[in-house]
Amino acid sequence: MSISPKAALLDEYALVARALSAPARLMLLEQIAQAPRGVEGLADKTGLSIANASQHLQTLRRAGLVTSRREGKAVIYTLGDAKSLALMDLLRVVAERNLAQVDKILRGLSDGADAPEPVSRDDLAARIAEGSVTIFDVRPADEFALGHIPGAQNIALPELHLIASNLQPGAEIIAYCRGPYCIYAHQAVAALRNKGFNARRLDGGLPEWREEGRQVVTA
Amino acid sequence: MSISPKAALLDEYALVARALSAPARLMLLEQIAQAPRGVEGLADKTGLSIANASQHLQTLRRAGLVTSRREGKAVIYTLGDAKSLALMDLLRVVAERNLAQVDKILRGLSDGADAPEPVSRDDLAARIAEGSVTIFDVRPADEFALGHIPGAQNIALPELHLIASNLQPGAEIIAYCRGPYCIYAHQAVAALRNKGFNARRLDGGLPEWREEGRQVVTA
DNA sequence: ATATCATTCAACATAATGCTTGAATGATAT
DNA sequence: ATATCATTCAAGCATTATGTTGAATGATAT
Repeated sequence: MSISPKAALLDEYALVARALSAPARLMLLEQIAQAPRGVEGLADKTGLSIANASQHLQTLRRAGLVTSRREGKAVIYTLGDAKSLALMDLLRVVAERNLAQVDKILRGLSDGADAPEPVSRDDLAARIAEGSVTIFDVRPADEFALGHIPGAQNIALPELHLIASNLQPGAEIIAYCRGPYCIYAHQAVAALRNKGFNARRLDGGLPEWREEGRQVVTA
Repeated sequence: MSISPKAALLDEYALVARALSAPARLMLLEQIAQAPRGVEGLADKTGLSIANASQHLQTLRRAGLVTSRREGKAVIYTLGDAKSLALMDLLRVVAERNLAQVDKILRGLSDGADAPEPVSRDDLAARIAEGSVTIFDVRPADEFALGHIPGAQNIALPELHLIASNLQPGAEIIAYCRGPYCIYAHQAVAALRNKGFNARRLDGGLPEWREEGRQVVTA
């Protein structure tokens, strides 16, 4: 080891950043943040081959962003710590603030509807306590089953119009999905607002909610 | 462009992470955070060739982490926004918490001395108001000249023992340098503590101090 | 206009990544 | 022990990143 301590430290920091520098690994992190899973489950969810997912997961593990443990035959990957989530979110914030391309894509998701500021998690918790809000969890059913916000209804985007017609026109709806990288909630809010409903997006998704120690319901 | 909006967003987030994934670019960011500079100055400071520095800087610019403006013949690079600093720091925090190698290097820097928790910037500001603290800025003189904390003395590590012998044994010393990636302050604190002084490190460096709107003195 | 200076571009060699395929490992069940 | 299952390893190929060199650009000064 002839390199200076400074260079050695920078190499380590760069290693963490590099782990976050492939879309496939960001997808894996997003999934692991929903709930710990084995390699096969993560490969299914992300559309990667099993060998490829395994290699990416090892890159994430070397960077300390995830940890793994064996459970019987399966190796279960879990988020390293809360700071991993914070890092993912900050990556999104910086990209949103500075990259025109991101802004363009996000505006495209809104499909002509205005996109109001997201609702804070504190606000949502207060509304839940009052019982004065309808919550839509727009993630796939299996992720909903592994944990969701109390009182949330699980509903897929294509079925949104079926449910929506049963709502009172003025009802306030708050939608959420996986977290910083998930676009379902954006799309759901746009669809509902285009139908005249008062829909807003929750800031962050289930992982951020859980991370703050708030109540999570498992099916 | 046939890729989904989700994939397009992940590509953008990955672009930001990728920009942070090379030690050379982390060095450049650290320097730019001290003070905006031109390409040649940054190349000198980091030991990169000019052409190479220019290319890395363009990578950082594409990721929105820095911005550039022309001033006469020179192109001056500046930190994109405060979140760039936050992202750099979070990268360090995640690496420190999860990578054994980082812990080992940092312990090595302490050279046998215990390394107390860093002093918060709020605490230092209070001490300055009281006038009850000695502050050492252990960065190179040119960076000190471009801005430093009020009352700080600029002192290079090799000269530390000369100054230190003039201090009262119980005096409290707070050292700082460039910021999250800088190791000079660690080394200065270790050297002073090994001589029996009550030295501690400031949390963060000059960029974080300035970013919070605190007073900065220019030579 | 010409010369000068700082920066960027283009082309190249070298090295590292990403993904695929098929074999090897490690734990469990028969 | 043998078979099975989930995961990891190893090899190979295409792609992309890094750093060097020398030429091209863009703004300024004479």
